[in-house]
Amino acid sequence: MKNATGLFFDAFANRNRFNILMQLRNRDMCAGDIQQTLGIEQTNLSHDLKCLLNCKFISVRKDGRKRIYRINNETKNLVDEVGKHVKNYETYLKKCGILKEEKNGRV
Amino acid sequence: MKNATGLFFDAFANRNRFNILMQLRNRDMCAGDIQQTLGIEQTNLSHDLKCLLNCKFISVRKDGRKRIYRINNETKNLVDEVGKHVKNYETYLKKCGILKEEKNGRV
DNA sequence: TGATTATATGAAATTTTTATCATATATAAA
DNA sequence: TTTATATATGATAAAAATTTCATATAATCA
Repeated sequence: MKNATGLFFDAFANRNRFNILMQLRNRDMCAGDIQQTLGIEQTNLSHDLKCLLNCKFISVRKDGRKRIYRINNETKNLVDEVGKHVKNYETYLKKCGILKEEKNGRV
Repeated sequence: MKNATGLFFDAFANRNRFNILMQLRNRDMCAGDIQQTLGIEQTNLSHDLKCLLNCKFISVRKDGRKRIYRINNETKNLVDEVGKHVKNYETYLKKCGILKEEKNGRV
Protein backbone atom coordinates (compact mmCIF):
# COMPACT_ATOMS: atom_id res chain seq x y z
CA MET A 1 0.00 0.00 0.00
CA LYS A 2 1.63 3.20 -1.21
CA ASN A 3 1.37 6.18 1.11
CA ALA A 4 0.24 9.75 0.48
CA THR A 5 3.69 11.02 -0.49
CA GLY A 6 4.04 8.33 -3.09
CA LEU A 7 0.63 9.08 -4.51
CA PHE A 8 1.41 12.78 -4.50
CA PHE A 9 4.55 12.37 -6.57
CA ASP A 10 2.85 9.96 -8.95
CA ALA A 11 0.32 12.69 -9.67
CA PHE A 12 2.54 15.75 -9.56
CA ALA A 13 5.95 14.62 -10.83
CA ASN A 14 4.64 12.99 -13.99
CA ARG A 15 5.95 14.67 -17.13
CA ASN A 16 2.67 15.31 -18.91
CA ARG A 17 0.80 16.24 -15.76
CA PHE A 18 3.44 18.70 -14.60
CA ASN A 19 3.53 20.23 -18.07
CA ILE A 20 -0.24 20.67 -17.90
CA LEU A 21 0.08 22.39 -14.51
CA MET A 22 2.77 24.68 -15.92
CA GLN A 23 0.51 25.67 -18.80
CA LEU A 24 -2.46 26.28 -16.52
CA ARG A 25 -0.25 28.53 -14.42
CA ASN A 26 -0.55 31.09 -17.23
CA ARG A 27 -4.25 30.83 -18.10
CA ASP A 28 -7.34 28.63 -17.92
CA MET A 29 -7.51 26.27 -20.89
CA CYS A 30 -9.78 23.64 -22.40
CA ALA A 31 -8.45 20.18 -23.25
CA GLY A 32 -8.10 21.02 -26.94
CA ASP A 33 -5.92 24.03 -26.21
CA ILE A 34 -3.68 22.03 -23.89
CA GLN A 35 -3.45 19.30 -26.46
CA GLN A 36 -2.34 21.73 -29.16
CA THR A 37 0.11 23.53 -26.91
CA LEU A 38 1.78 20.48 -25.40
CA GLY A 39 1.24 17.94 -28.17
CA ILE A 40 -0.07 15.33 -25.75
CA GLU A 41 -2.14 12.61 -27.41
CA GLN A 42 -5.88 12.99 -26.74
CA THR A 43 -6.52 9.91 -24.65
CA ASN A 44 -3.42 10.44 -22.54
CA LEU A 45 -4.42 14.03 -21.91
CA SER A 46 -7.86 12.92 -20.83
CA HIS A 47 -6.39 10.38 -18.38
CA ASP A 48 -4.02 13.02 -17.03
CA LEU A 49 -6.70 15.69 -16.59
CA LYS A 50 -8.90 13.24 -14.74
CA CYS A 51 -6.03 12.42 -12.41
CA LEU A 52 -5.29 16.09 -11.71
CA LEU A 53 -9.00 16.73 -11.15
CA ASN A 54 -9.44 13.80 -8.79
CA CYS A 55 -6.46 15.02 -6.78
CA LYS A 56 -7.98 18.53 -6.73
CA PHE A 57 -4.86 20.08 -8.23
CA ILE A 58 -7.15 21.59 -10.85
CA SER A 59 -10.86 22.32 -11.22
CA VAL A 60 -13.14 22.39 -14.26
CA ARG A 61 -16.14 24.33 -15.53
CA LYS A 62 -18.29 23.70 -18.59
CA ASP A 63 -18.53 26.12 -21.51
CA GLY A 64 -20.64 24.78 -24.37
CA ARG A 65 -19.17 21.46 -25.35
CA LYS A 66 -15.76 22.40 -23.99
CA ARG A 67 -14.45 21.97 -20.49
CA ILE A 68 -12.26 24.71 -19.12
CA TYR A 69 -9.58 23.68 -16.64
CA ARG A 70 -8.03 25.88 -13.96
CA ILE A 71 -5.12 25.22 -11.59
CA ASN A 72 -5.77 25.85 -7.89
CA ASN A 73 -3.71 28.42 -6.04
CA GLU A 74 -1.81 26.20 -3.62
CA THR A 75 -0.73 23.94 -6.45
CA LYS A 76 0.30 26.93 -8.53
CA ASN A 77 2.57 28.05 -5.71
CA LEU A 78 4.17 24.64 -5.42
CA VAL A 79 4.77 24.55 -9.16
CA ASP A 80 6.58 27.87 -8.78
CA GLU A 81 8.70 26.61 -5.89
CA VAL A 82 9.73 23.59 -7.92
CA GLY A 83 10.52 25.85 -10.85
CA LYS A 84 12.96 27.84 -8.73
CA HIS A 85 14.66 24.74 -7.42
CA VAL A 86 15.03 23.30 -10.90
CA LYS A 87 16.59 26.55 -12.08
CA ASN A 88 19.05 26.64 -9.17
CA TYR A 89 20.15 23.01 -9.56
CA GLU A 90 19.92 22.61 -13.32
CA THR A 91 23.67 22.48 -13.81
CA TYR A 92 24.16 19.67 -11.29
CA LEU A 93 21.12 17.72 -12.44
CA LYS A 94 22.47 17.66 -15.97
CA LYS A 95 25.79 16.19 -14.96
CA CYS A 96 24.47 13.86 -12.27
CA GLY A 97 25.45 10.79 -14.24
CA ILE A 98 22.91 8.55 -12.52
CA LEU A 99 19.81 10.25 -13.89
CA LYS A 100 19.32 9.48 -17.57
CA GLU A 101 18.82 12.26 -20.07
CA GLU A 102 17.07 10.31 -22.83
CA LYS A 103 13.46 10.86 -23.96
CA ASN A 104 11.68 13.97 -25.15
CA GLY A 105 11.49 16.91 -22.84
CA ARG A 106 8.96 18.75 -20.79
CA VAL A 107 7.94 22.22 -21.88
CA MET B 1 16.93 14.45 -24.28
CA LYS B 2 15.13 14.95 -20.98
CA ASN B 3 15.09 18.49 -19.63
CA ALA B 4 15.99 19.85 -16.21
CA THR B 5 12.50 19.44 -14.74
CA GLY B 6 12.43 15.80 -15.72
CA LEU B 7 15.85 15.21 -14.21
CA PHE B 8 14.82 17.06 -11.08
CA PHE B 9 11.80 14.89 -10.48
CA ASP B 10 13.75 11.72 -11.24
CA ALA B 11 16.11 12.68 -8.44
CA PHE B 12 13.69 14.20 -5.97
CA ALA B 13 10.42 12.31 -6.40
CA ASN B 14 11.95 8.86 -6.11
CA ARG B 15 10.64 6.94 -3.10
CA ASN B 16 13.94 5.98 -1.50
CA ARG B 17 15.63 9.26 -2.28
CA PHE B 18 12.79 11.36 -0.88
CA ASN B 19 12.71 9.18 2.23
CA ILE B 20 16.42 9.80 2.65
CA LEU B 21 15.88 13.56 2.35
CA MET B 22 13.08 13.35 4.95
CA GLN B 23 15.38 11.55 7.38
CA LEU B 24 18.22 14.00 6.83
CA ARG B 25 15.80 16.83 7.58
CA ASN B 26 16.02 15.75 11.24
CA ARG B 27 19.75 15.12 11.59
CA ASP B 28 22.96 14.34 9.74
CA MET B 29 23.41 10.60 9.26
CA CYS B 30 25.90 8.10 7.90
CA ALA B 31 24.84 5.50 5.33
CA GLY B 32 24.56 2.77 7.94
CA ASP B 33 22.15 4.80 10.06
CA ILE B 34 19.98 5.61 7.06
CA GLN B 35 20.02 1.98 6.04
CA GLN B 36 18.84 0.85 9.47
CA THR B 37 16.19 3.53 9.75
CA LEU B 38 14.70 3.13 6.29
CA GLY B 39 15.51 -0.49 5.57
CA ILE B 40 16.91 0.31 2.14
CA GLU B 41 19.22 -2.37 0.76
CA GLN B 42 22.89 -1.33 0.89
CA THR B 43 23.70 -1.10 -2.79
CA ASN B 44 20.49 0.76 -3.56
CA LEU B 45 21.20 3.22 -0.78
CA SER B 46 24.65 3.82 -2.15
CA HIS B 47 23.27 4.50 -5.64
CA ASP B 48 20.69 6.86 -4.17
CA LEU B 49 23.15 8.78 -2.01
CA LYS B 50 25.44 9.24 -4.98
CA CYS B 51 22.55 10.63 -7.00
CA LEU B 52 21.56 13.08 -4.27
CA LEU B 53 25.19 14.13 -3.85
CA ASN B 54 25.74 14.67 -7.57
CA CYS B 55 22.61 16.81 -7.69
CA LYS B 56 23.89 18.77 -4.66
CA PHE B 57 20.72 18.07 -2.68
CA ILE B 58 22.99 16.76 0.08
CA SER B 59 26.66 17.08 1.02
CA VAL B 60 29.03 14.66 2.74
CA ARG B 61 31.95 14.78 5.17
CA LYS B 62 34.25 11.99 6.30
CA ASP B 63 34.43 10.74 9.88
CA GLY B 64 36.74 7.76 10.29
CA ARG B 65 35.54 5.10 7.93
CA LYS B 66 32.04 6.50 7.90
CA ARG B 67 30.61 9.18 5.67
CA ILE B 68 28.18 11.63 7.20
CA TYR B 69 25.49 13.03 4.94
CA ARG B 70 23.70 16.37 5.37
CA ILE B 71 20.75 17.87 3.44
CA ASN B 72 21.22 21.38 2.09
CA ASN B 73 18.91 24.16 3.26
CA GLU B 74 17.08 24.96 0.04
CA THR B 75 16.27 21.31 -0.45
CA LYS B 76 15.11 20.98 3.13
CA ASN B 77 12.66 23.84 2.54
CA LEU B 78 11.29 22.23 -0.59
CA VAL B 79 10.83 18.94 1.26
CA ASP B 80 8.80 20.86 3.84
CA GLU B 81 6.65 22.53 1.17
CA VAL B 82 5.92 19.19 -0.40
CA GLY B 83 5.07 17.80 3.04
CA LYS B 84 2.43 20.48 3.54
CA HIS B 85 0.89 19.87 0.15
CA VAL B 86 0.75 16.13 0.72
CA LYS B 87 -0.97 16.69 4.03
CA ASN B 88 -3.55 19.06 2.52
CA TYR B 89 -4.38 16.79 -0.41
CA GLU B 90 -3.98 13.39 1.19
CA THR B 91 -7.71 12.62 1.18
CA TYR B 92 -8.09 13.30 -2.53
CA LEU B 93 -4.88 11.52 -3.49
CA LYS B 94 -6.07 8.38 -1.76
CA LYS B 95 -9.32 8.27 -3.67
CA CYS B 96 -7.94 9.45 -7.00
CA GLY B 97 -8.62 6.11 -8.65
CA ILE B 98 -6.01 6.62 -11.34
CA LEU B 99 -2.98 6.54 -9.08
CA LYS B 100 -2.28 3.02 -7.82
CA GLU B 101 -1.86 2.33 -4.16
CA GLU B 102 0.12 -0.93 -4.34
CA LYS B 103 3.72 -1.36 -3.18
CA ASN B 104 5.30 -0.56 0.14
CA GLY B 105 5.18 2.98 1.40
CA ARG B 106 7.49 5.82 2.09
CA VAL B 107 8.28 6.67 5.70
C1' DT C 1 50.11 -7.06 6.43
C1' DG C 2 45.78 -9.24 6.62
C1' DA C 3 41.18 -8.99 8.26
C1' DT C 4 37.05 -6.33 9.00
C1' DT C 5 33.78 -2.71 8.42
C1' DA C 6 31.67 0.78 5.57
C1' DT C 7 30.49 2.13 1.25
C1' DA C 8 30.63 2.06 -4.04
C1' DT C 9 30.09 0.25 -8.93
C1' DG C 10 28.02 -1.63 -13.16
C1' DA C 11 25.25 -4.88 -15.57
C1' DA C 12 21.20 -7.74 -15.74
C1' DA C 13 16.58 -8.90 -14.02
C1' DT C 14 12.32 -7.36 -12.34
C1' DT C 15 8.75 -4.25 -11.59
C1' DT C 16 6.33 -0.12 -12.49
C1' DT C 17 4.92 3.57 -15.26
C1' DT C 18 3.41 5.65 -19.47
C1' DA C 19 1.61 5.35 -24.09
C1' DT C 20 -1.30 3.23 -27.49
C1' DC C 21 -5.49 1.28 -29.24
C1' DA C 22 -10.25 0.47 -29.77
C1' DT C 23 -14.23 2.35 -28.47
C1' DA C 24 -17.69 5.04 -25.68
C1' DT C 25 -20.28 9.17 -24.21
C1' DA C 26 -21.90 13.94 -24.07
C1' DT C 27 -23.09 18.29 -26.09
C1' DA C 28 -24.29 21.09 -29.78
C1' DA C 29 -25.23 22.20 -34.60
C1' DA C 30 -27.32 21.15 -39.13
C1' DT D 1 -32.45 13.08 -35.44
C1' DT D 2 -28.28 12.54 -37.81
C1' DT D 3 -23.68 14.34 -37.78
C1' DA D 4 -19.72 16.44 -35.96
C1' DT D 5 -16.91 17.96 -32.19
C1' DA D 6 -14.95 17.44 -27.60
C1' DT D 7 -13.70 14.53 -24.18
C1' DA D 8 -13.65 9.95 -21.50
C1' DT D 9 -12.75 4.86 -20.50
C1' DG D 10 -10.40 0.48 -19.95
C1' DA D 11 -7.37 -3.07 -21.59
C1' DT D 12 -2.95 -4.10 -23.46
C1' DA D 13 1.62 -2.88 -25.35
C1' DA D 14 5.79 -0.44 -24.87
C1' DA D 15 9.12 2.03 -22.35
C1' DA D 16 11.40 3.31 -18.33
C1' DA D 17 12.59 2.98 -13.55
C1' DT D 18 14.05 0.31 -9.55
C1' DT D 19 16.03 -3.71 -7.51
C1' DT D 20 19.13 -7.42 -7.32
C1' DC D 21 23.49 -9.55 -7.96
C1' DA D 22 28.31 -10.07 -8.19
C1' DT D 23 32.09 -7.67 -7.06
C1' DA D 24 35.20 -3.64 -5.96
C1' DT D 25 37.40 -0.06 -3.12
C1' DA D 26 38.65 2.61 1.02
C1' DA D 27 39.68 3.24 5.76
C1' DT D 28 40.73 1.38 10.16
C1' DC D 29 42.17 -2.09 13.37
C1' DA D 30 44.52 -6.36 15.12
